Amino acid sequence: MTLRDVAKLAGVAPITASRAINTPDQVSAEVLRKVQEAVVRTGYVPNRMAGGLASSRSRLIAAVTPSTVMSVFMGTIEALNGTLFDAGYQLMLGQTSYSAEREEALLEAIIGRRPDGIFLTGLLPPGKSRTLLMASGIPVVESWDLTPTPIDMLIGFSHSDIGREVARYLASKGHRKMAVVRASDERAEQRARAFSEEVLQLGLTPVVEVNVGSSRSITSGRDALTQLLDACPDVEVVFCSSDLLALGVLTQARVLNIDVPGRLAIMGFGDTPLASDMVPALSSVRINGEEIGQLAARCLMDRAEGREVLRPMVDVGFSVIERDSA
Amino acid sequence: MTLRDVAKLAGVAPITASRAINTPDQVSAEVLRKVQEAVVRTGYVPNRMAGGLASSRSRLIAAVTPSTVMSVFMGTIEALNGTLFDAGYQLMLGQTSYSAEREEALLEAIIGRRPDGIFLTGLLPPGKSRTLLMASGIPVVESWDLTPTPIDMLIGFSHSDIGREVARYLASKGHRKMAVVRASDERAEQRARAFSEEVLQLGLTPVVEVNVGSSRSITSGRDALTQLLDACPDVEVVFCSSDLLALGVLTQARVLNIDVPGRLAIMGFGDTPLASDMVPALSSVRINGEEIGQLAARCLMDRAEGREVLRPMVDVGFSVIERDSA
DNA sequence: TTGAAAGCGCTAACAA
DNA sequence: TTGTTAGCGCTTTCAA
Repeated sequence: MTLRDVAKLAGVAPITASRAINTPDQVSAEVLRKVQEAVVRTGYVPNRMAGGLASSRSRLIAAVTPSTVMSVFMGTIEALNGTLFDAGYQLMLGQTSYSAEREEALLEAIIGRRPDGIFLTGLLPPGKSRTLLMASGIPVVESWDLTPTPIDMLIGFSHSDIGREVARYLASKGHRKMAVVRASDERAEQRARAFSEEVLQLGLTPVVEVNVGSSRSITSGRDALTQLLDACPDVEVVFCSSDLLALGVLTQARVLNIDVPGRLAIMGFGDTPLASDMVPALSSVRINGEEIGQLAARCLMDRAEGREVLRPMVDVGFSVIERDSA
Repeated sequence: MTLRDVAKLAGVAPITASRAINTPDQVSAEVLRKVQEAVVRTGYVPNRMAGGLASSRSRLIAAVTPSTVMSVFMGTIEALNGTLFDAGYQLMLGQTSYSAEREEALLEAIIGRRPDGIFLTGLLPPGKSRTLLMASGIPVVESWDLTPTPIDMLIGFSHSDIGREVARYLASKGHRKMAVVRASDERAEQRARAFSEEVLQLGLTPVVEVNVGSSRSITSGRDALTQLLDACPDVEVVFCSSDLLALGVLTQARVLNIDVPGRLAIMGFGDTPLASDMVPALSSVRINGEEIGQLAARCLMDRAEGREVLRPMVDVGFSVIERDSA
């Protein structure tokens, strides 16, 4: 079933059928009716590959994320996808699985599809992929971080600010011996560094840090607390790089009969649905991931449709959420 | 940058350049070298829309899921995506957000892209979408359930079998007053129904059921337990329709100082990473979601590439995982 | 408001 | 092994 078949059935030229389908107000009521009828009768579904090739507009947006299972980014991706779909776009999803090599192959595959825009979770460091992307001329949104030198557009927040603010918050609660439990990703490291620096600035005990590597499970959190207590038995508060890790620390604290927040306070990151439902409820840092997704969708569509992008760099900020655990 | 530019630079015909890129062993070493050099020098990335249009093979697979955040399906989608990507395919992701209306629009949009295959989480009930899909001739895999009348291929397991087996398992542990806490989705209902029937068969107290509606959070689980204890204070075990709900029930039990599994046993579903890390560790029903994704990828690619599909209907089964909570 | 012609960038089919 | 020709299904441009 092609446009020609529909046109023939409706007794018009293919281009007229195309207009009836895509820009119905450019066509007489009579023609519109006949074409619509023909579409229904034939079950015609336009071939968007052909349309995209002819118009150089694919109505496809690609999104790149490190992982999808239990990932903090999924709220963003879901919002992005929802906003795009309502406007007639579709989402292609790529996973890097935290591998730079894979990311490069992925970006080349994505560029090959000629999407109207690309959404990246995180920043793209200088390298072959970045060069390729910039050369392609495809609108890009980087996200979940800030930098003075984005590829194109940017919607994020400052991880250093978070580290500092959490340090001040915990200090204000009277904690003096602070620790960090974190995964080995760059943004977590950035938060941890700023956190440690601020703690020193405040004249408190230097921060003890446990790096759980690339596994970001509850178990890692449990193991990390054990390790931490070995190194520093009188630690008073742990700032975790994700709610999942915090949940692990919390779980292990319960197993060891350590009172939370009485003897040990715990702070998460991400404010996932898990956090508020824990007992004790987990204090965390809230990021409005949905907002990032929605804004990114708007930016990319504005670019794709030739409109000026009003705010190509947005800091969506964050908020420290005080609950029972810290 | 098009293939023509590359060909010109390499001093060959476009089709020869195409061969050098796509089927390098059909081309002399000399030509291969020249074309590769031209590709590097121009930064050429083939336009897959054009290639897809010409060859009627898009190398695109579409996947449809109800939701992505904290969803049990994401392991499947991740495995699907990984397997496909390694074979040169890409994934388009669509979300129905549990809306039939949206699902229909989504499927039409998907068909418009002429993907080489479509993966559905769940079964597609008879209706306009199903008709459209069957008419399109695109290979389809339905999943996470069984039916004698799939659209095309099917990779799943029996929810009724699960309900029955869990009932027998819990009965074997000496429980007599059983309850179900479930979300209002069809598969959860199927498990609950079979569970209740089997409990009656075994001559035990009829099952009390709490339906938490469409919200599938930890909070729903907590509320559900409160509700359940109101209705039936001496309940001995709760079979939940997801690990997340089970975690909620577990949390609330702790708040109410109810011993688990001593006074109340809890059984989850999905065996997500959460389950094994809880304290007490959550007994659950394990589904090999990754296997479903991998098998589906194989089936769809086999079909797309004209190979015979050896096993178009697969029951991947399940296993009851005994841990501390039940 | 409608249509004819040309072409988007690539590959299938055939020929040399 | 390489090239020529034709066309995938649609939209752009221009003309009526």
